[in-house]
Amino acid sequence: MTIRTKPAEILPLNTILAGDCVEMMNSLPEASIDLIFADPPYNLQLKGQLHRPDNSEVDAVDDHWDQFDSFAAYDQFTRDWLAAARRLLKPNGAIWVIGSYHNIFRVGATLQDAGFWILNDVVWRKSNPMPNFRGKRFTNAHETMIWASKSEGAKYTFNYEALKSLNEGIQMRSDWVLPICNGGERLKDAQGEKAHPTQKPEALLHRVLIGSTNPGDVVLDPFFGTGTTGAVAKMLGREFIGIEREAAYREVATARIAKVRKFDREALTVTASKRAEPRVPFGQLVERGMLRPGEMLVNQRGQAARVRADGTLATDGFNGSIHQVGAHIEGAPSCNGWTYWHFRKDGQTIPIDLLRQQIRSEMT
Amino acid sequence: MTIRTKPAEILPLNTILAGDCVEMMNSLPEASIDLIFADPPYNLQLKGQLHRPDNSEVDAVDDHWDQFDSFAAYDQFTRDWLAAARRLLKPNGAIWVIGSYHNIFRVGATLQDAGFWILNDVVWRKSNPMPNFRGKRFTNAHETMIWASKSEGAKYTFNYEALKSLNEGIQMRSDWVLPICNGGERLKDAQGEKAHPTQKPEALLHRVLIGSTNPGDVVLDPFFGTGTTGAVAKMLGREFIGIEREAAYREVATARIAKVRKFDREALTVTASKRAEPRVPFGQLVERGMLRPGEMLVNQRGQAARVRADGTLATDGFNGSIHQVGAHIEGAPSCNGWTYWHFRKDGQTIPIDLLRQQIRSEMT
DNA sequence: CTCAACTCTGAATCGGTAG
DNA sequence: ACTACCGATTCAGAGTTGA
Repeated sequence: MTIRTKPAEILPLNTILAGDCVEMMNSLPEASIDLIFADPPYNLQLKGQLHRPDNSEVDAVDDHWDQFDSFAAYDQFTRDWLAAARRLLKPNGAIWVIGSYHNIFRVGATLQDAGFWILNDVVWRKSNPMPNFRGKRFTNAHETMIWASKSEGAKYTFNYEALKSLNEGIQMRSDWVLPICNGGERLKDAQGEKAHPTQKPEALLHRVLIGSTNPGDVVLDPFFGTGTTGAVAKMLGREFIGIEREAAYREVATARIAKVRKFDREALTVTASKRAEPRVPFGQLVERGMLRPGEMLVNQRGQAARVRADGTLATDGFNGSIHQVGAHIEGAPSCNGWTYWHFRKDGQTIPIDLLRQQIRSEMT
Repeated sequence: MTIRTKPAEILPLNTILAGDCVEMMNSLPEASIDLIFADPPYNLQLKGQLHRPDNSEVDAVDDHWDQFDSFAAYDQFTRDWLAAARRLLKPNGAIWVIGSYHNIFRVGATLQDAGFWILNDVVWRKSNPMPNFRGKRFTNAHETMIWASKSEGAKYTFNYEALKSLNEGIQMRSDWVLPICNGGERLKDAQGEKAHPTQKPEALLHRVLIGSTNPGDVVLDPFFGTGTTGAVAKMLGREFIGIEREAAYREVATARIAKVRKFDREALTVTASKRAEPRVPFGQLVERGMLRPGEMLVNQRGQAARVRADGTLATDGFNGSIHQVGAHIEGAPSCNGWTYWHFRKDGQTIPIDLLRQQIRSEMT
């Protein structure tokens, strides 16, 4: 069922190759791989140390493999491994690369320059990201994946219906909400420390492999780490090849994958999301023009508060959220601002919760 | 709305400049702009709409080799307008650029190469995207924005507390869920056709401007289109400058912005950061007799330190500022002495920060 | 046993001012 | 330029402790 232009028997299926990813890729036969999933170093350029507000120290990614001297050096590294990767892909093969804003723009441009054809960029929205402790930027709550075919016009694999089923019958979007890898899935070393600083969640790979490979396909991961790609590939009945320089990671990955059972139906079942009602911040009503800064809200007794541009309310002598101002007026410990506050329209007095419901209905 | 060929003495505030964005930007004085919001053309190599800065049209062809020519031409275009934009920015100015996977990777890499310093990439997650009709890819449900300062280490504007308020008390994340622009907000021409193919929602600009500008700041949009940036800037009490080459868009934008009412000043007041509060040295509490030399302060666990006349604290074996002594006791890298130390009054234990607030309230 | 309270941690380019 | 030092700053989820 697969087209073999080179002797496939020399493909080292379901093994982890030890060494530099470019050298190892160049040792494999060209046009032999169906899918490449790559999680290259992000080239984070961290300066000092970061502490949480409680003074505990953030365990940052400062590993030697993430150090590059310059953008130029990182670009050269990217060109090299992408060229080797592209040679390995079958004509209808595809690649996924994951990264953050530190590196993903350079990777994306290099992909395009190398002749890959971008099919989608997919955003992994983390449900539980690390906060921004200093309050100087937005919470870095997502990472970006680029999905590209080997070239324009290639007949890449896309299991549209399977993904639609995964998504409760609705077409899969380019933004995926998934938690980061922790809990029992997070691999630990003998000392109980995390075995790898950037282990990816299996759910991410599950979706990638279900969507863009078929059973029996060969999946290569040139930055194998602790082997999430291999573990999920094995579960899903795909063949994998991993490449990893660090012996410690290879050992962890080997033990991990040995424990994986193929076709474990229970493991494949996607837990139906306990979908709570999405949270809608009051500020969104202001941003979206449903309420205007300066407009007055009133409570049941006609007491008023003024809407401000940042989604807070102002009364004489007290500012705060819709809940805080309501509680303050009532002298109560808490208050549900959504039902407490009303706006006037056409002589009517309408609870602002109606506007929230409107937003929620648009979100489904 | 005349074309300026010499640097303007005075910024043409709240006007739309007609012409090529690079030429017009070069006609403005350097280091005069606080924020740039740019929605550049995506890489439209197939549509022949790409122009070089000298106004010549890029002859786009869609065969494989010319893709490379096209990418190169787009990169040149990007380098040119980003260079002009960077020249205009004040040292602590910042830029936002929005794009899709067609162009954003090239734009991001070019930004970095030009010396901009990426602060975040922000994903606009569309609540109502256009579905993928052919079922061959993921629904393209997001666009990417890059937020960057003029250079590394610059003191960019970030209204952390205001954004936190907009998000109901939780720090704002890098993924924003907002609907696309339609309904009454979507501008139509005389024939009832949409006036611009890619009109951005005002909610997006609201969040950008609240978060990264202050009232009175000058915001430049070099690809003004139908003027969403100008409309929201006017609402929020910011000054804008637009640049747009198409007369039809300028007309729509002009009429649109004329109708916008600025919110009143009180409504535009935004939750401020504590960092902006005036600094009160601890010694002032002693000088003013709120605390007396020799008096004991205690932490939560009841450990005590003695106030000295010079505004330092003394414990056995260690003297220093309220912060240093607190950090020393906790063995922590730092400590906020204002919240750490308490004084006793009438049997109660009260944080010394209360005394600071008292002084601050007298300062107004 | 349950449940509430507390602890720990995750790819992070995470100050500002005075002297 | 550089140094010293003030003092502001966190969300979600899993694990652990203790009543």
